[in-house]
Amino acid sequence: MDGVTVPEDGTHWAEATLERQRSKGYRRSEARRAVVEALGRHACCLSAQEIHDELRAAGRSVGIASVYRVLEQLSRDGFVQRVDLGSGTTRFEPAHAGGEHHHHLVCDDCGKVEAFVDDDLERALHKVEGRTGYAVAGHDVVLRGRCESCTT
Amino acid sequence: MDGVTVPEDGTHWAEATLERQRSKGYRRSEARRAVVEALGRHACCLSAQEIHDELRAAGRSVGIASVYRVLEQLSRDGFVQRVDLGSGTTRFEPAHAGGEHHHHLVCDDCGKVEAFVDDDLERALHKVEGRTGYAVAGHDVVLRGRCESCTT
DNA sequence: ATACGTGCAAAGTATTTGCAAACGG
DNA sequence: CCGTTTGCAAATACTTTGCACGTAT
Repeated sequence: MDGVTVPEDGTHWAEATLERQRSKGYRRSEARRAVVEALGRHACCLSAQEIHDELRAAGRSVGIASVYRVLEQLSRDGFVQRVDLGSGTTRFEPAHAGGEHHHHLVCDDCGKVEAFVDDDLERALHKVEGRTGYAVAGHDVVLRGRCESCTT
Repeated sequence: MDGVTVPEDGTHWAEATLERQRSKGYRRSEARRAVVEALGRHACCLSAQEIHDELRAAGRSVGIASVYRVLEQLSRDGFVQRVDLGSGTTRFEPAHAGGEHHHHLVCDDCGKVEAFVDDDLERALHKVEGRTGYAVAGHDVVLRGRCESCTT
């Protein structure tokens, strides 16, 4: 499957996001910076708990409530994308405004999550969106199955 | 958008499902029958709570725990499809084995859910699934936006 | 100073599980 | 009768909220 999301992009996204949040009137805060940077550091979607754990491990502990609060703001303002893989836990990932738009592939067995990109799929989605009558704001695609290691 | 799922189909699906469950060694039980019939009666996905409420209103009350248990069995055996629309509540709908495979369109504003069918989209998905290396068991597509009434 | 942001603990949801009683075969 | 299924209540998991305190502006 295609590789997705370079760490460099992540750093850039994090800086840009913090900057834009600031100009939206939010204050400069340590918790927000920590959460945004954690998101930027990862290739794929993270849960609130994972972010919380990662920060704690790095000695930049942030209360889980604040993690949720920051994620809520980021998602409301379109900086992060909520991703629901059907596990009962919501995950979050940077919304790379530019283009770079991916979907997810989940192993039902080991829970591994991968990202993939496919232009034909995007085209097909776009076409459907046109004939719905809705003002479609976004879409999510999840492929579920068994990964190579788990098939063996 | 295309119409989807006829009630008639639902009745048929309910009967067939109960029958197949029986031959799988499950007993004939009032709770299972009630849940399966409720699912069959609806065009689109229902939450456990909605099923529970509907049954209670119809005087065929079934404990919420049993509703979840039945749904779990049905989903494990492939008779129903779990649908996650990102609201934090899992929904369930009959899996029409034959073909009739649809996806969902959700209004972010009023919460309305519609189903749609699109062959090009299915084709594109199929192609992607082929090149993943996974044994893909299924896929979910959710389009989010604002419906016609909410746009006005 | 003042309003915004934070952590903690308590409150909410959605879903699962333990268990004794009810029931189907 | 015996093992399955049920309903209830308690337990869990995830997320949100109320509140007193800290901090950026």
